[in-house]
Amino acid sequence: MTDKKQKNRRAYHHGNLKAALIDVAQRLIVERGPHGFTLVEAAKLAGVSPAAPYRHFSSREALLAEVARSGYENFSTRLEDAWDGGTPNPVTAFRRMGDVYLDFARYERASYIAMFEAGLVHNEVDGLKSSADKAFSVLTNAASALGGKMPDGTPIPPEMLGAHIWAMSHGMATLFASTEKFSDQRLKGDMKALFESGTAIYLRGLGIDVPPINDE
Amino acid sequence: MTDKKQKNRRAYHHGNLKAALIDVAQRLIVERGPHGFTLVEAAKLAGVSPAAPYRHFSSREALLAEVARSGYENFSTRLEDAWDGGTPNPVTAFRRMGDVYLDFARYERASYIAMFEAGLVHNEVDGLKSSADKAFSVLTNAASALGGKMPDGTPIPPEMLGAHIWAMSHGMATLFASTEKFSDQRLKGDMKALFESGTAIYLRGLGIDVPPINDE
DNA sequence: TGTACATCAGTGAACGCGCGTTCACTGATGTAC
DNA sequence: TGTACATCAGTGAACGCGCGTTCACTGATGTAC
Repeated sequence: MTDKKQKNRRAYHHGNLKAALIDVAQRLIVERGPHGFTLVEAAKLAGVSPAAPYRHFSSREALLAEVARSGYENFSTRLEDAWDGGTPNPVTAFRRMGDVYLDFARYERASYIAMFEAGLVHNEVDGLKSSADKAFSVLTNAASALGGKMPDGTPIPPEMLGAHIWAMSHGMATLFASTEKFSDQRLKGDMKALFESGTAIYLRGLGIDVPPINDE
Repeated sequence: MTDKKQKNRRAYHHGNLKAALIDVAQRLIVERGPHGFTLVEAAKLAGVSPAAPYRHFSSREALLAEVARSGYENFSTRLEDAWDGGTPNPVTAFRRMGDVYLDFARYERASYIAMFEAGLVHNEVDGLKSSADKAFSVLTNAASALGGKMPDGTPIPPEMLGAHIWAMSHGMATLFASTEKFSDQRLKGDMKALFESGTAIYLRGLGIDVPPINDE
């Protein structure tokens, strides 16, 4: 109620078109993919003429890039919050990050798609690469606190640990999230278990002791 | 020479249009992405009119699907060959498979993209799902021979091991293969090392002994 | 408080474009006698 | 071997479509006096 009122107060001319467009674009990106998404359709769904978006975005790609950029920012913040300084201990905090990662991939699909599957050239879009790097650095910081040793006994470089875990997470999110690509029953819908087991095994391989999960 | 002659012998009317189209499509898929690829352009590059492809493919999507399907078949065969019955021992054979995986993702990019990033609904395309399943089953068979134990001491289900490893491989191939998405220097161009270390750590976490690599 | 004007977020019509696909056709190849 | 015909892989012109983007415009909002 109060929220609506506040929205309407800003909605003099026609509304918060910019925010509305981003919102609608996210819906379209999920439904039609990053390439099926259309400025014209987004405008229509937002209830404005096809020319209106150009007041807020210089091009179709600029809107897509904004979804990605704000996605990375949001992503970084959530990961950072989940990590929470590594409390009460790095392994527990790291697991929290994993949960957040999977939730983000599942529930912020539009952002996730724009970030990782839209083929945006990060170098060419203002602020995109720095936002992406920021997200990765949250991971490497956590990895740094985790420690762990390579099979040969040397400490693992944090960015390598980060890359391994991120790759596994991303692979799961894209390969098995849609139930349709492969037939195996046992993997379906059980992303969390798949991820928990994968990371637990991996961390154990680093010599990090991973206690069994005590689910609430 | 002899190859060319044999090609020409089949090339009565205008050529092996079907094969030529697939070839050209693969080039376009790599260059423009699975959605940027165009039947009209493929026809032009193959030197035929835009209507000609319809003698061989019922639609644009059918051509894309054929690239994916034959990609899976090729992929399965290569993985199977690399596994080679698990000789001389499962760990060595498994590593060979990893190499083949990465090479496929790198050098058969068009197939890889069509298979995993084109958004083809595998259920809806004839033979696509079964080809995909076949590839995954090669992995799970290998996983089965590898064995290994979960952190809680129970044997790991082979399809879980397969999913972990596939996810990590796929994640690396899509996340870090293009040097551009993230800045970290140490990961660039070193996919093989990244993959070797990731899998070695993971397998060690399963209690499988992984000797250091003796590169030739 | 009232008026004149600047600003700014929209409109709606139009554009050029390239796409996927269809169609009636043509001409080369393969086959029956 | 020669002829008549069927087949089949192409042509090229055309279609309808929806897209991204531009343009001159309009009308509501914000501001100076």
